[in-house]
Amino acid sequence: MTQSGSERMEKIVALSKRRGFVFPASDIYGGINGFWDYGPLGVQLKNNLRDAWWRDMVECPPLGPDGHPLSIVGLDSSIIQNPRAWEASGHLSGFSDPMVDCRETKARYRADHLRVLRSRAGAPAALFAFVEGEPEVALKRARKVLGSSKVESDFDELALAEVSAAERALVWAPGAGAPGTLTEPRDFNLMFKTFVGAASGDENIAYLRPETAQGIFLNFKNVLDTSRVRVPFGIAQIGKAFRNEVTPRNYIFRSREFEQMEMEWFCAPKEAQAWYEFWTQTRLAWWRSLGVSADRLRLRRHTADELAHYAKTGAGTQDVEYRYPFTEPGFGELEGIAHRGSFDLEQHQAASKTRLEYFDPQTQERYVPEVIEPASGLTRGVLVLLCEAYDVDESRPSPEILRFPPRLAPIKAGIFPLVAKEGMPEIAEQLYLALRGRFSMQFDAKQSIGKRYARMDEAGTPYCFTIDGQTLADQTVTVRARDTGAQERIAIESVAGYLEERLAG
RNA sequence: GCGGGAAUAGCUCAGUGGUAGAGCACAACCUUGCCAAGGUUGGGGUCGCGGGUUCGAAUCCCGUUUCCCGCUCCA
Repeated sequence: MTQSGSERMEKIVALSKRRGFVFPASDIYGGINGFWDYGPLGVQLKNNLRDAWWRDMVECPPLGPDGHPLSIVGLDSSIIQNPRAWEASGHLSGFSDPMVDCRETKARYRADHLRVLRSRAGAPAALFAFVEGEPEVALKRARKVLGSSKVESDFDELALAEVSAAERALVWAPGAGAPGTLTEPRDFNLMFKTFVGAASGDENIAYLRPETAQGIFLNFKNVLDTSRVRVPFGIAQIGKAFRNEVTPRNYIFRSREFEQMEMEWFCAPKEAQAWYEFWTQTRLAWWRSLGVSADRLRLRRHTADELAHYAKTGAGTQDVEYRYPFTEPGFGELEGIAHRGSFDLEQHQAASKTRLEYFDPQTQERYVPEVIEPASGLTRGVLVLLCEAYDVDESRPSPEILRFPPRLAPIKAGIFPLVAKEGMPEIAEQLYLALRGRFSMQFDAKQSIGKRYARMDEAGTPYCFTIDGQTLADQTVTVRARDTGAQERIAIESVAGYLEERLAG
């Protein structure tokens, strides 16, 4: 059966809600745009992905080009930091630049760059906006509207901000054919503001972090001084970040509260380029190792004009992209590997007046390390796992299946009695009790076996162990594989080993 | 932020001014012998929210929120 991307996406969203992976946040109050809650299965899936990243990055980091394990340590920094950190990082700049749009011409202006000519005669007054330094544009328009005899002294000039709300609708935007096409000034900074302490004055303003990376840079010196790490090394962090996106869209792809898995790799400037390539390949390989199909993954190098402000001085950014159902046939970002150069440490060094240099005892060189940053969205990863796992097999009685890799599946196994009699439920429960501390499992004795298998298919549970009549005779159970529906018999005491073997790696 | 569409039970939807419905799902019991079988019973909806018109609004009008599509934006 062929399906369009958006049809497929709708099915995935519906299944996710039906089975408790993802709910709209504040659902009972009508939701809130750009926020999502992760249900019982969703949080398990998200935690499993998070744990896989942490294990493969921090606890068991990849081998470097020299065949030795890389040195990477973990961190969990605060969501709210001293606001000066965001000033230094460049995230705050543009904060005082509210923008207005013209609905007709689609032009966008900095509100503080727009001025207005306001007619002295006439009620209501006529107002004509112009970009600072170009009053003749407004005057020309004014003569067309009010008559060619008008001269500049017939008008007062004032800033757009001084125009009252009532008169705003009377403003002719530059090049517009009718008044009232300008939108209210809008703040274009994407950082969420809040207040620290009970008083909510300007001096108490703080920001929710728009990326976890800065917390790592702020702790660079602390980690260097206390952890016996030597350049090159990495600091990894997983946590929430917040961006007040203009348009949250595409399910959990772009949300206003999301979770990042970021690692800042500090290295010598002359080695940065090689590490950039290393991490690009390593990160792409990691997503493949989770079972994400190669033909739905690709690397894409950012063009010069789309580089983030912090990546301008580096040697570029590459994205690991995934072909989401809603981007088909195109791709969308999953992870960015940015060459940040020494931008962040230099900025914080200058602003905080704290030395953030590294002295290399081998080469006797002193330098500010350069940074390679593989930064991926954990919640985007969850989306990829859902999209990748979703499959429809019309030949099965329960056509929808989530084919998660066993390592990431929210529930690893179902343990069922074939029927609820002759002691089968008791044996099944014993097996469940014996294994439940080691694996995430579900025991279910209700309803028909087919229904229970079907539910497990939709939850993405890779295996089901079923106690049947033969178990009573020879202590064997059937294993039913989610992906094929095929069954085999194994001894009841080898169930744990069977699972362990298939969940490794 | 702009334009278009949508919102009724967990899901898919029916219901054009007069007592809120169906199928599936969910729960309990019975049944069961390997893939959403069947039977009985049950829980669940101030029809997104707020206002207006009306004797009476899920239904008509206005506003608003959320979601989808296309722009715009995207650190």
